[in-house]
Amino acid sequence: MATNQRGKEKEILKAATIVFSDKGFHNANMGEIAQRAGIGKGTIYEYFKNKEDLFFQMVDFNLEHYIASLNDRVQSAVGFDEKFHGFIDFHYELVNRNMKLADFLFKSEQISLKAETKKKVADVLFNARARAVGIIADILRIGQQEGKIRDIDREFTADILINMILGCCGRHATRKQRDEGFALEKEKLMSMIMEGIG
Amino acid sequence: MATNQRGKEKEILKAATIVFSDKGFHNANMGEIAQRAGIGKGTIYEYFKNKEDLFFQMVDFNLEHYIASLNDRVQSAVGFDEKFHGFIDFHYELVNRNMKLADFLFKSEQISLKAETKKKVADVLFNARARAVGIIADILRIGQQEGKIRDIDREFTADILINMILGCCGRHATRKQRDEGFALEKEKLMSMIMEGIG
Amino acid sequence: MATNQRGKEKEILKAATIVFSDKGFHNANMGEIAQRAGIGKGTIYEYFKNKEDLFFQMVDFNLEHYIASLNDRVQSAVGFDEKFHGFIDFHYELVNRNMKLADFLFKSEQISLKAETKKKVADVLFNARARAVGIIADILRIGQQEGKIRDIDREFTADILINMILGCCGRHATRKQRDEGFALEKEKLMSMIMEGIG
Amino acid sequence: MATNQRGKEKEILKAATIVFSDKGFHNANMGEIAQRAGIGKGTIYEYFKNKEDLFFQMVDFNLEHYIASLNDRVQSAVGFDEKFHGFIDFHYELVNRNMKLADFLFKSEQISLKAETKKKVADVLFNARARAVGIIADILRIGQQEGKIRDIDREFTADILINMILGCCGRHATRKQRDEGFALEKEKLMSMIMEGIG
DNA sequence: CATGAATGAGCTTTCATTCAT
DNA sequence: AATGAATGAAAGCTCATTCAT
Repeated sequence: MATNQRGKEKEILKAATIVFSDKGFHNANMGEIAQRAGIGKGTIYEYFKNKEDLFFQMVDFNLEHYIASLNDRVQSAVGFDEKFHGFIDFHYELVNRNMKLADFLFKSEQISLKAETKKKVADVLFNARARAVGIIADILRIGQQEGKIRDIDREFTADILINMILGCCGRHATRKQRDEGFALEKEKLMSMIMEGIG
Repeated sequence: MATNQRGKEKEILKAATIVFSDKGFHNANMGEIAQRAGIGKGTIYEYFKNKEDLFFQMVDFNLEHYIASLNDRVQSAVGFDEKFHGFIDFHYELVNRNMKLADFLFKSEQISLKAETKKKVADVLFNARARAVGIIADILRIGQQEGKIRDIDREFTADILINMILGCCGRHATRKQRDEGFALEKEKLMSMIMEGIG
Repeated sequence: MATNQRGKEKEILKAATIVFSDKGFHNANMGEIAQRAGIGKGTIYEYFKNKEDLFFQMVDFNLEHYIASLNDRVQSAVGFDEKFHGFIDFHYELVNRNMKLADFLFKSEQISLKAETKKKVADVLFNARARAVGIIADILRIGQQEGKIRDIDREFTADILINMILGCCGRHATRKQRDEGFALEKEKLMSMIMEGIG
Repeated sequence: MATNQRGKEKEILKAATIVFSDKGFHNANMGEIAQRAGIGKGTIYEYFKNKEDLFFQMVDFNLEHYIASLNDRVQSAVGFDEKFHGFIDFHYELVNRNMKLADFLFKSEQISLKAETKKKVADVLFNARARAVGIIADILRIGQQEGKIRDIDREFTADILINMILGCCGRHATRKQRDEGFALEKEKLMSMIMEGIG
């Protein structure tokens, strides 16, 4: 019944997630990741080819988790209103839970890595984003069926919404760090999304 | 004849802008910056305390320029429509002219630096953002006077709009890199902003 | 059924011979040797104390084989001429068959090892060499009995001859690598040995 | 009148010569070389690209010196006898002065390095050897003119002689290490070279 | 006996920073 | 004021060796 043969991969990925998002790629060091994972430095190299590979796998691991969780949340909601609010709440919660990680993940494309790794990271991000866009586009489709959303380009709108949400959550996080108020923000955001400014 | 006293400072800042935005903070190296500025490595340290200080000054220098240019553009336009379009066009052009720099600047808060420098960079970014928000809020006020904008929280809306624009420009840049079409994007964006999705 | 008890020892020695002569001591790695021997990495340590010990045993194993084969070849030949030619041919063939190994073996004294191992390797080489010298000295004695060799110090001459042969074979190998001609080399070598240059 | 601007190259090469010939390429470490040269570790990298480059330059440096010295010695001698003895004496002295280095240099082709470096080292050795062969061939020509050497292939003979000398000197060195007698060796060697064994 | 996952000492190399000139 | 040769801390990575299974 032996299950965790070579089972340290997840431990390492979790440790890497913490250290990378805390220190950034270049300031993170393999020793600290190993220490935090409770293993020897060399063990990391049994599971990952090198630091860049570990970084890429770590981004992939977390994005995979993000999309899966987001999907669960939206699937379990019923109707446009619930689904849309669920979608937005999910992101606020995500940022509240781990501001640094969320911000770091979505900006990991910026980090200067070898061309090959850079492409892999970019692809994985692009993919995750595309899936998130798909999820909102689907919500919008339901909204249209329910007559709550006007006839818009769903894909494009979904894309814009992702930007708004992530940007808004980022701001939210920054304000939280600065202890500024941000009450009622979500309501205003919803109103702006639904009715525009005109 | 005392004109270009400290003239080297600007040369260094320009060189730093190019190298940092191209390679990222940790992969940029002082030697290359010096070379590009046409001076000796040691000379940088006559003008800047260290690498982090140079980075901070460089971010400041560019954001200062960004705000000044944005302001010029909006001031020279007349009426809500012209000012608002000018505002959006300005950002699209910014990204088209130097995608890397724009992206880099607005995400420079991510870079892992010593706490002290990090705070200074964050402050400078926060400040620039606040000024940009002020500029849009002002545009919105004019829009309300002209009866083109409904009664909304101008500050909050301005904030959201910044996110949308920057996010949209970021996407625009990524698509450009990937050679995907993005025609008519601006029109759709405007329509969404003005009318919402409801 | 107890036949290939310690049968793995030989497999390991053969694998070690290939890997060490191909990569050199410091670039060879235990993992590859184990793999090539078709066993687990840890198993090597059941048979050999450590990498240096394996190296020493491997040198010993191959020199033992070298001397035994050389002896067979010379014993099976009759008379000075046949024996002497046999001796020389044997070395040319040795180098042709496995240039790298031959070269590597005779220069293994160079490799930087711990003092203790170094001494053991040096002794084993010294010994093999002494036995080879003994074999030629014996051939020379027969040559003198047949009146074909003048009255020389057999031991000393044997020693010089070994140098000539090995050096010549080394050159032969290098030329072969460089695809240069080396025809008639053996004839000239024999003539020089027999008649000198005066 | 500043002369030794960036003048540490030679110091480093000398330190590298000692350390590499003492420990071998793979056991030598950059720190010790720096220490022995009386400089900081990083300074080596101001003068040499990397460890392999340093090794190559060090081999080149010493072979260049070897050929130049050998040439001087032979040029300053008059007539076949003096030149030939000078040639042989030179090598005995070389080995007596620095046995390890001599042995190491001529076997440096063995060391496992990256293909590119390996080729460069091999070329430099090949070249030095060719020049040494040229020097002896020239001595032999003089011997023929003086009627002291019979009509032989000078190039080939020179090649064999190099092997004999180097091999003999190597043996000489080993015996010295082992404190065995080696008196009169040179005389016997000369006799064998001139008259052969027939 | 046999294994291979785990380890950490030890290596090369980079580069911000200093300082004598 | 300007320089760039010199420095050494710090980091990624390899691999012989161990030991629990």
